[in-house]
Amino acid sequence: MSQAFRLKQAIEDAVIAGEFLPGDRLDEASLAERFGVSRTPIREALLQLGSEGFIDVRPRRGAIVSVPTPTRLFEMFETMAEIESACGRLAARRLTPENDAAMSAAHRACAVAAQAGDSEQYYADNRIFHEAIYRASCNGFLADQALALHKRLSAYRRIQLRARNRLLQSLQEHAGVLEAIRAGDEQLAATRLHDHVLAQGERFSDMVLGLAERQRTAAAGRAAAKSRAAE
Amino acid sequence: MSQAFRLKQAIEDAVIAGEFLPGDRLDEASLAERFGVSRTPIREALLQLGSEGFIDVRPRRGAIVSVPTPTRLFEMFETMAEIESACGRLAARRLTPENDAAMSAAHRACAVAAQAGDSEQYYADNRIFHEAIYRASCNGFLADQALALHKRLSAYRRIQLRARNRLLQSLQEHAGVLEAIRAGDEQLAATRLHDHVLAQGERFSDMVLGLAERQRTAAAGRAAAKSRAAE
DNA sequence: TATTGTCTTATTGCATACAATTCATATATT
DNA sequence: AATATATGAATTGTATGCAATAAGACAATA
Repeated sequence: MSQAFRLKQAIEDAVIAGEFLPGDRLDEASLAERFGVSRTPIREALLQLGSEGFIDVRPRRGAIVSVPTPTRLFEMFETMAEIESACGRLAARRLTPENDAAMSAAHRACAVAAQAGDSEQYYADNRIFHEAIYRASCNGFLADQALALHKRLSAYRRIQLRARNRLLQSLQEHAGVLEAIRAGDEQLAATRLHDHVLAQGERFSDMVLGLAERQRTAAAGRAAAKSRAAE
Repeated sequence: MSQAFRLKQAIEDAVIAGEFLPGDRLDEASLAERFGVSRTPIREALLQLGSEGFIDVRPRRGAIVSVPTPTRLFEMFETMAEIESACGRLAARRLTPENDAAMSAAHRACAVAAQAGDSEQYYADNRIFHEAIYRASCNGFLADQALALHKRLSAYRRIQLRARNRLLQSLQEHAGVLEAIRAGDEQLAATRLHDHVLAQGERFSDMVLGLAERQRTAAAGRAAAKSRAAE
């Protein structure tokens, strides 16, 4: 299991890093060769990632990086918004100096990245900031759940942070969240985090829906039977 | 994977049904013999259940049904409370006649079981009632997450539903929740569900802490080195 | 030209075998 | 007597092989 655990992390990291994009096939033989092991530990790693929702393992049909429908994706962002706002509410209620320091430091790092317009760096620091909020809830289990979902959504978050002024807007929202938490205003912290996350989801949903529309239009030329078989 | 999926369900069901209690060992060979398969699909099922949090698969040390610490357990109930209240809020906002009917029917079934003092039946109907609320959120992903956590906590919920007057109290709380959702009062629905779930968690926590205290006292006689090695 | 059916090929699912590690028991030592 | 060590048994981790299924290619027919 030691090997399988390493592999699970490695594959998960590759997905989060964007090396495998949603829809990409993850066939056991290639991965086995790439990591220099047999198919067995690869299979075990893939099955675990499947249980965590990162990938889709369809019986006898192999594993692919999950491709949620636009609806599902919106549901995931909405759920993320609810969980994050719960974290924010608890953080406002229970804030400790250590957690305050961690969040503030992450926020400053985000500011530097945003001012530099470095979206890759902001992407990384953004995750640290959000994780600091999760931890500040003083509920380790909730924090784990939040982080797991955050990771699952990372592929979609990354894309929409590319727009430069989105970085600065995101940063301002972070500042508002931080202010509310430090003021101990549970309700405000919850609302601001909820909106911050859901705004991302909505923006992304629009984008995906646009993309889906274009794909649909393009696919309209192809056979109806083919498209029916795909689903 | 077909076989492994069956086995995963079967083992999960056995855990939820209480056949395997928290702490019980799940060794691959016995399970393989029991289900008439080789160890491979058993391992695959166990690893998946591990990812879902039902069991603990410690490298090279086998799998056991998870035994959360009292702190962790409280965190899990608190998280459940937050997720359920989110479901309740959304349900109040989006209630459809179909979902209303499903919740009401489940509530009536709970009432019958509670009046009869049948805690096993109540346990089953209670799950249907809560699942109906999850579905009523009109967010399939959130509902899936809620149900997964609900299942994980089932072993602990079952125990504390044994007390007869707890059944009637639980039923009354259900009535209040249902009333708030049907009235479209998001805030009230969220609060009532939060309290309903957290009350369970607190009651259970007290029980577990009492239990842990007794165990700790009993264990005090044993060697300190042994207890150090266990962790 | 489009569609359907068959065949080939590639990939997954499971079983078995072996290697590596942990756990338990027994023995030796202080 | 208690602790430490060593040995053996049991269990897990990985590799390999074979069987079963699905994807793709190709040909035949409408």
